[in-house]
Amino acid sequence: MLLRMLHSVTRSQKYEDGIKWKFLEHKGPYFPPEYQPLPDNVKFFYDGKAVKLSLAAEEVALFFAQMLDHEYTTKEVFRNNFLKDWRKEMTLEERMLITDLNKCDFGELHAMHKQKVEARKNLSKEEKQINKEANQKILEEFGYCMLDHHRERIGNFKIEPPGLFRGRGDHPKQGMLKKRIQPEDVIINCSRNSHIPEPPTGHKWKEVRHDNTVTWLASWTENVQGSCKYVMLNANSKLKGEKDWEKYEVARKLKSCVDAIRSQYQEDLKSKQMGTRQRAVALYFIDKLALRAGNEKEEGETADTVGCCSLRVEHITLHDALDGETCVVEFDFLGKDCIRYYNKVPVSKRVFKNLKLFMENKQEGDDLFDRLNTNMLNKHLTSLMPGLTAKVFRTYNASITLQQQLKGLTSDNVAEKLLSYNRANRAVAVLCNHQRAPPKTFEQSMASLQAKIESRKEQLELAKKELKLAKKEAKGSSDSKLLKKTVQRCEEQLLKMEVQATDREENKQIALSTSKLNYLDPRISVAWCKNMEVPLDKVYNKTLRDKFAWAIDMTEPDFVF
DNA sequence: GATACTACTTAGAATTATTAAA
DNA sequence: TTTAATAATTCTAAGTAGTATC
Repeated sequence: MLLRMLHSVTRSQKYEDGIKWKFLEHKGPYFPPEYQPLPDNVKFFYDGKAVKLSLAAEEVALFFAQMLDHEYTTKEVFRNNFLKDWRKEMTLEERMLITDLNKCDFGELHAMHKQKVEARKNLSKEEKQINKEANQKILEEFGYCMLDHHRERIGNFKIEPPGLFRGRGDHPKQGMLKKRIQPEDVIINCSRNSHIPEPPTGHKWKEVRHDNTVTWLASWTENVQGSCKYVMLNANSKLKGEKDWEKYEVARKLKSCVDAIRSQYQEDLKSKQMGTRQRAVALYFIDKLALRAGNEKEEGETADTVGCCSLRVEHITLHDALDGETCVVEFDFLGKDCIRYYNKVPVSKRVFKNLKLFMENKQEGDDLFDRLNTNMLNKHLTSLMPGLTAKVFRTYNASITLQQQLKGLTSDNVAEKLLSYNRANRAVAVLCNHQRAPPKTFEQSMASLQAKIESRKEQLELAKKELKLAKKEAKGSSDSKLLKKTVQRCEEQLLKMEVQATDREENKQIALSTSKLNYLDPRISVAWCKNMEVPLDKVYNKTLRDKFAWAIDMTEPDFVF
């Protein structure tokens, strides 16, 4: 694998163009269990009266009941969408009766669900072991496929169970019913000469095809957004690994021509063509601020989020002067997953002047870059460097930032080294705007760590005093030697905890995992660990070590991104 | 060149497993 | 041994970007 990779620096395909495999065999996806009807003693009430629902309506009612503790169920849009879709599952009679969600009492259903969760938690060790083994068996049977003589782990071999759609942010479709997928909805993709997967008894597949220009094993169309879902390989598979490696090689190639590209867009800021100037400013944002490309989206189908090319005039505010700086652009918009991007950035006079011009005679709702879209931008980028698209800048800037931040760090303590690594990782996460909701128990866990630090400090003081005393009495006695060790151990533990506290505080709202998993060339981290004599598993968990096996194999300590 | 469709990567939340503390 | 905290893993939504179709 390594040799083949080295031989084809940017094209890892071992087959002719577009062919992804020669042989693919699998068991098909695993379907979730059938709906289990409610026991007779658990009742749904409408307008104070018990109502026995039909099976289909009951199942959907339970989806809602299970979510009652969630904020979603308080939202107007969610409730309306739910009621509308729920009524579609009802019998005529039920539909006549149930018209107002506020008159629905899901209390007993909700209680039953909570009880079930609790019961599962309280299962005995043996029972849990039995469940575990059963899951293992399912994984063994459905979780793997044969792809070109290799047994590969499948990423998502389980069909998504039915439920209520949970969009992010203000999603217009939140609360809609996500329907149960039947084998009749599923397309199977595999080799003609493989053992074709059997559909569950009494069912047929929608289609069995043999398309080796794609990597998916099965697909179905999801009913809420009408988009396609795929069963694909796990990240640790050869196919995914090669693609990942290729991604980082393209980003490294950008490193060698980024200076030229930057000069070019600086030059383009002066262009007579409005379109060219817009492209230049957009590229400047993408490069400097690591913004996403920003494809257009269908209005009203999803939450209102934007990326670079889809920014609207209301998303930026121009300040001739702000906080002692001139030409400041204030960004405030919702990006992917409705994560807010807020930033105040001083820019060059030329960029600023262009932005003012782009905003002229426009009103709220108008595109900032009205002469530009992601397609045009990427066409331009690909002409500057093969394989270059907007998202490569994120990969490049993330990885180069990590490498720079890690340079010249010195410490002999592993905990301190790890803090430095996490800080470098954090710089990248900030750049890419990878945020998370602060953990629910954050304040509490911070306080308990602080308390531990205090008690350890006291312990250390005490140990120090005792040592002093012991030294006075008899130099070099076994007693004082022992105490010396205690003091040392205390100091180490204290340092470790203090470092941990700093790390955690700084990490409150920042998610490190996304950049680690998707943006940072793993060879930088592997080489750093080797150079700094930090065990790799301090930085990468099992999943990451698996995913980045290719990098762990090939990286020498002198690797430079 | 608009736009619909397809295939794939990237994303944070939710769930589950593991470890540490009580 | 039990419980609570933390870490790992799973889940699936939401992006990017290429191609097909008009």
